[in-house]
Amino acid sequence: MKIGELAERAGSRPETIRYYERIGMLPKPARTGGNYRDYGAEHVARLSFIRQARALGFELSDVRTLIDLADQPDQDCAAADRIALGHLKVVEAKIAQLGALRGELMRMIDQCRGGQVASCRIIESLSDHRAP
Amino acid sequence: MKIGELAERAGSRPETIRYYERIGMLPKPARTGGNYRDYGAEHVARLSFIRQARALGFELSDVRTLIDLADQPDQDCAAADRIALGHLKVVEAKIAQLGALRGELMRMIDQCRGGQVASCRIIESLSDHRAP
DNA sequence: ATGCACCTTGTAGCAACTACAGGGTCAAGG
DNA sequence: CCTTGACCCTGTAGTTGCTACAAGGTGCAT
Repeated sequence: MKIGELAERAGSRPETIRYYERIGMLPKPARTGGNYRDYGAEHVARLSFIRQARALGFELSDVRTLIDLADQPDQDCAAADRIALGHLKVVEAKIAQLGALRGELMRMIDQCRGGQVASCRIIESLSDHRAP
Repeated sequence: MKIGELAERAGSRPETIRYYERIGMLPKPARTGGNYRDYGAEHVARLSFIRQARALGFELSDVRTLIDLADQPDQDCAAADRIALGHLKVVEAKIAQLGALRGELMRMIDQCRGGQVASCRIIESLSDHRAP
């Protein structure tokens, strides 16, 4: 199949696929007579794997490791576990940080009762934070 | 003061300050005889404002608007309110998305009982998601 | 034969910095 | 007086994960 079809099947786009090939995330496919990339089912599988991992927020370097693992079915899966756990920690830290942020934003917005910028608590919060 | 001191006082770094100057977020300061940047208190205030807004997750384009607002104290602060509210929405959406992600990751990790990659649920989840 | 959708390569752009390389300035110590 | 070291200068390239062209080639239908 051509790159457009692969893109559609794996939920991606031709540009992204060429990008993945360039950085070595996807193997170089065969070419047709007209120099078109020619993909098979294994490419769909691999690209779907990548997209799925990316959707879960894994970085490409992690995805690379996970792919290498998936390609060696006899190995211990502790490494995959480690990566997933590490990523979970990152996600949880982000959630905590965003929660705090949300609190600060809500406080800021709540205190803004309209009026002029000179008395705006939003602007003030931003200005005063380091001199309370 | 020199760039290093400004950086320290505002919780930033010289490289970032020069970057902000280049993109017009910070006014160009005076120069000393030796061509060093020479900053004053107003630069500390503005840079602190920027860093604080960035720490709250505002994009630089938002920060630019907020600065313009802060520089016009007679205006209505509705614009600041709009920006903050819009940002709050973004933050809340991110929190929701990360929460879902966290759930999926935990499920994945929980199902992994060690063993070999061939039977690893983490790898499987990534592979199978589009063909359940 | 001609239009159109798709493909090719290569390059540049996005955000928001960060990290050099290759030089200049300045105060202090020997 | 000279050197050492900490700081500063400019300019450019790298980071992450794509996305968006430009300029051209292919293949199929009309």
